[in-house]
Formats: sequence, C-alpha cells, structure tokens
Amino acid sequence: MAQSKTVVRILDAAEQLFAEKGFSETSLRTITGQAGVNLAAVNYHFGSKKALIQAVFARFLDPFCALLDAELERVEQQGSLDSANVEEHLKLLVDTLLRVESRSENDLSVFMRLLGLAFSQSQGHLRRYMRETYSGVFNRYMRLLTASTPNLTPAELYWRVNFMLGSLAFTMSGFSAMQAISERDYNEKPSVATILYRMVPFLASGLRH
Amino acid sequence: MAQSKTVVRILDAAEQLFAEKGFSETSLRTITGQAGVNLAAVNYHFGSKKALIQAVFARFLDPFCALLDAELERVEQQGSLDSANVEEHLKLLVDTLLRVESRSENDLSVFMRLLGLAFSQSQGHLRRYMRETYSGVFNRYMRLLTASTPNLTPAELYWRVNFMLGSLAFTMSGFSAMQAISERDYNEKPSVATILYRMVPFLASGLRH
DNA sequence: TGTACATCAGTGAACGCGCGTTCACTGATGTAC
DNA sequence: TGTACATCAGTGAACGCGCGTTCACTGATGTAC
Repeated sequence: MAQSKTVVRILDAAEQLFAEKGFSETSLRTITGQAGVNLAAVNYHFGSKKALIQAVFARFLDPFCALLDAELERVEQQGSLDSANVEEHLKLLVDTLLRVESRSENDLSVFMRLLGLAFSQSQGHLRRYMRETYSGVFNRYMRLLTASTPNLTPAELYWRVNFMLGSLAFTMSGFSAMQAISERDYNEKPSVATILYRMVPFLASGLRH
Repeated sequence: MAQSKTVVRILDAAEQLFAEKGFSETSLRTITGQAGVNLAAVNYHFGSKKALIQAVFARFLDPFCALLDAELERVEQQGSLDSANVEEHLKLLVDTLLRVESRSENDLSVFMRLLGLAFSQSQGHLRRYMRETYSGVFNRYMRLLTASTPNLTPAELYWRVNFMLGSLAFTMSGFSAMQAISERDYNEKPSVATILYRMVPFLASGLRH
C-alpha cells in the first residue's frame, strides 16, 4: 500500500480519535469525516477496521522497534552488559521512545495512550499481531533487564516488569488529564519527557529493592 | 431498588462480562442472556446501560470505601500518623481490598480489572460518578500518604501516586493472563493476594527513593 | 502521434445487522372498605 | 370473608438508529502497438 495522501490522512485521524475515545467507540464515519475522505476509503486501503487499527500501531512501533533493536545491538556489542545498571537500561528505553517522537513529530502521549488501550481493551487481534511482530525485540530487551537484576528470580522479575509496564501505560494513557490537574493544583505543567524521566528512578528503585 | 433476584443476576452477569470484554463491547442482550432474564429488565430496574455500569461499581466500592474509611478513622485516632511508614500504609490498602473480597465472595481480580477499564475506557459518566461519590475517602487516604512521605513535594507525590495506581490497575486488569504465563514459564501460580503483597515493597521503594 | 485497453485511487448509495430503548401488556401480591 | 383497586416485577415485540462492509461505478493515468 503506497502512502497516498488519503492513507496518511486516515491514519492521522484514526490515531487521534482512537486515543481519545477507544477503538470500538470510534466509528469509521467519524474517522473519515475528520480526515475529509470517503467512508469507503478505509475498506479500500486497509481492508477492514481491524486492519486499520493494526496499521496505526505499526506506524509507530515499526520505527520504535528498529531504533531499540539498533540500540540493543550496540549495547550487546559493547559488552557493557555485565557492568550494567538497571536505571541506565530504563533510561535507554525512554531515550528511544523520545527519539521516535521527535523523528515522526507525532505526539508521544497520544501513542502511549494507544498502547495502554491495546492492553486493556479487548482487541485480541491486536495483541496477537503485536506479539507476532515485536516479540523479538521485547525478548532481547528482557535479556538486558535480566542481566542487570541478578538478585531476582526470573518469576520475580516477570511480575515486577508487569508492575513497571502498568505505571508506564497508565500514566501515559491519562497523561493529559493528569497534566491538567498538576497545573491546576501545583502550578506545574511537566512535559511527557519530564514525567518519563521522573518515572525512571521510581521504577528502578522498585526493581532493585 | 430492592435487591431482587433478577437485579442480582443482572449485576453478576454484567460484572463478569464487562471485565472480560469492556463496557461498550458488551451488549445488554449478552448480559440478560447470561443472567437468564428478560432484555427489558435492565432498563426496568436500572433505567439505562450507563446506570447499570455505575451500579456494578457501587456494589464493590461502597463496602470497600466504608471499610477503608473506618480503618482511616482508627489510624487517625491512634495518632500513629507521625510515626508512620509508607509500606504500612500501602499494606493497609491491600488488606482492606482483600477484606472486601472475602466478605462479598466476589473475585477481586474481576473487580480490579473493572477499575482498570474505568480509567482507560472513555466512560466519562463513570469517572464523574466515582469522583462525586468517593473522593472523600480518597482524599483522606492521600493525607495519610502525604504524612508518611515528608521528603516529597505534593506535586512529586501526586505523580508517584499515579505511577502506583498504574501498577495496581494494570496488573489487576491483566491478572489472569499474567498468572497463566507465570504458570507456563515459571511453574508458579500466585494468587491475587500474593501478587498484591509482592507489589507493596516494589511501590514503597519507588515512593521512598 | 493516435487509439484501445488496463490499472488503480476514490466515490455514492445501499446492504443487513445488532444495538439501546420504549411501550402496551400480564399476572401476582398487597390494601381498603 | 369478599370484592375492587393499586402497586409492582417482569415480559414480548417492536422502534429507530448507527454501525462496518459491499458493490457497481467514475475518472485519471499509464502502457502497448
């Protein structure tokens, strides 16, 4: 599928609307209306609504995973794996997330909210797609974390990684609402990057304790 | 509304189905079908689907908040607030959660998954309802946490509480899937209570660091 | 250079379907006199 | 004790609506000879 103007307009509208209201709460009519394209164009270019949802994820996750994989390659080659430090490894992840954002100029918080939704909404096809497509990089990153937490059993690490994912997905899903409350109550309006870097030592302490 | 047999059957079916598939993905026909009652009974007893969703939450949150409020009363009277310890306060929360479960004999993980969904799905009416109904107890608990983290600014605590809520909601939302993976890969099948208590020191480290 | 045909992005209108809600109704139970 | 009426839980069928998808079609561009 060539990245025609229509395709891009559909992806942009879908990404924003899915993040705002969820997948099944967003109709193709709303998406094509906001994109200014014909209703039938979604099925013409993507085949179905499910395929559109996957395409929205692929547009972000493909470059992110490529970047992360390259970083992992570098770290592994360097052999600094043994002298490793959990906090550094978490920072690597956040750095990579932020590099994708600045490259694609999409709003990272929009995308992180989508990731949160992907876990919580019942989109079995989506989780299946992501597992099939991205589990390679995920496992590679997990090996890095395993190396930097030698005192944890694999099972214990597994649960703590879930705790971490929760903080990340939840905070990013509700980011704009939290940011608004923070501004109202504490007169601080931190960026996504600020909060992600604040999360790193929080999570690292939990992993290390 | 008296707790007629029909009402209870509807609430039981709705709770389970909402947790499995989300709110807008679950139709009243599926709920009434599983409950073995007439389709129109939902609108007769609850008035609308939205009101049914709120009733499902109220059935769990009302007793939980009553218990938590009583615990907070006790702790405040005791004046042990100053000699307070974050980890103890988190344990208090988990203890109360587990006490509600054993009292109502509902599956806690089902309900925690619903709480996760409440944050991530776009059910504005639900968040509004919960804020109006339960913000009193929530603020009271927050005062406890504030007292036990004197080194944190209010803004910093606010963000860390969001990180915590994320771990809690996310882990509990996906609990049964995670439990299945844990059993397959590590031959361990921990209960909800086990995981909640494992989460306490993880979160306490993050709050303290 | 001109003509015939193929390809492909995009369109407009309609399809059948499942949804939440409504409404007139039933039948059992309680209450007044 | 018996009758008339009110209340209320529950029902069956239908309502209109918005949904994802389909299909015959258009019009522009490229290709073969």
